Amino acid sequence: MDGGPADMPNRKSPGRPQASDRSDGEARDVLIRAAANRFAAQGAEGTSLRQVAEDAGVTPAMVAYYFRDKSGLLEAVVRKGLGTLLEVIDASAATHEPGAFLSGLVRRYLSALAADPWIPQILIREVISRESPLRDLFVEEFASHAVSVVPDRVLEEMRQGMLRDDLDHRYFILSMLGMCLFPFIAHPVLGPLLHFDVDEVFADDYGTHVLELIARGAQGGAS
Amino acid sequence: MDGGPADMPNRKSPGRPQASDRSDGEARDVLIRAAANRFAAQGAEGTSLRQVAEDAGVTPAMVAYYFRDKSGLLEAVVRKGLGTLLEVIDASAATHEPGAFLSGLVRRYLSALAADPWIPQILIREVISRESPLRDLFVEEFASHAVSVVPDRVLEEMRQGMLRDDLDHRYFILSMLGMCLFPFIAHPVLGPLLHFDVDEVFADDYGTHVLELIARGAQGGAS
DNA sequence: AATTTAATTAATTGGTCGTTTAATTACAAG
DNA sequence: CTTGTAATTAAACGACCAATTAATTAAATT
Repeated sequence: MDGGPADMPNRKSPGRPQASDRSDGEARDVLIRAAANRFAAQGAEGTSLRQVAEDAGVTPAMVAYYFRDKSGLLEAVVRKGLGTLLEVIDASAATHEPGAFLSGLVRRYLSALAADPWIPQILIREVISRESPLRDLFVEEFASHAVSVVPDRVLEEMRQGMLRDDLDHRYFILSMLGMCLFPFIAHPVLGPLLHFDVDEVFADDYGTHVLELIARGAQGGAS
Repeated sequence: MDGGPADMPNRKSPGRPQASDRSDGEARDVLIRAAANRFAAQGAEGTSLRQVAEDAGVTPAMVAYYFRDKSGLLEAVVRKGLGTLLEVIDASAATHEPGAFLSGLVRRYLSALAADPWIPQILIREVISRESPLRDLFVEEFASHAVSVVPDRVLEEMRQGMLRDDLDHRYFILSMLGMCLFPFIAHPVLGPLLHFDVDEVFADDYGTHVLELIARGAQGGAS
């Protein structure tokens, strides 16, 4: 016995924890993971730091210690998500087989989103759909790099005859992004209705569907 | 002069307003419109009733009077948006030219979303992407009806040879919804980057792109 | 061994939010 | 004309939240 009453078991005393107690990963990473899940499920403004801290097994004050404030925590979460997506783009850009860029990108993209469904949810809800400080982070840290590599390769595939060159490439990018992101956003409500789940199997099947669609369209018969 | 000091111009006194003062529409409708815009721009949880009330030119207490509480106000906003979309579906289902259902639906859909951009934004952020009481509203008030008419007509067009019948229709619906909704959600950030604006012209051009894409695909050359 | 630094909690503070209540005025019905 | 009802505001209440501060413990450095 340590003198503490038995009916208050999980009350930690202050002070730096012993190195042997670091359960799995440092508190900083645990906080980011907890925040990513909560923010994805409830929205950042609908989540209190108390909730995040409890999920992470620490006190709300740790958020200030590691991230300065709530917006700093959100920024760290977004940075992590964008980092994952940047890796996907660079990995796809590394392969130079003719015509394999776009299909590789779609498959890797869907696979990455299925592995971390919080990425598309937070990206859409907290970043891409409103004006906010995160907008600048997104543009400078991600979009500018993505725009410098993706459209070039798409135009290259157009010249090689893999893609029609009469498409407006802005609209093409919009429709591709929409197709790839939407299932992950709508899954909480549409998943039960349409009987799909966002896992690795879905990423594979749905990726085939998307690539088939841009390859031959959905219209039949007339050919 | 009414005895009030001139440096406090817009302070209304309590009591029922004179019938001639009803500027445009009743307070209930003004509140719904104000809330729709705020909720779309900042998210419902990121918007205070004080903000909405100020936009509408009334007091926060009016929210309680007309909608009981904040969730009631959000529900009214969502109901209005879903009503608009239901009209779109029914109008499209009314035309019985063979093969014209899907294309008509896409065009009307995009046109309606362009006219009221808050609909897709609120639908995605507050309804479709999280578990909440609104989920049931969405399913019972909208999805059940939509599911009872749209897939039948799509399958009909498949049998008529307008659409390939080897497509998984669930995936097809997901990709169509993604393509049609995404530009309106991503517009605040992607609009400036890709140089597009969500207006009637865009709805027309982008609708052509989408229909072209499902008609013939994006791949060229090989034909 | 002593001191500084890192990591953590408890407790508090100031502010904002949703909601409620009471008062107030105009309109409607008798 | 009187009484009741509909529509509105002002003011207050309690809850919760993000952020801060002070205390506390372990590790790292000297």
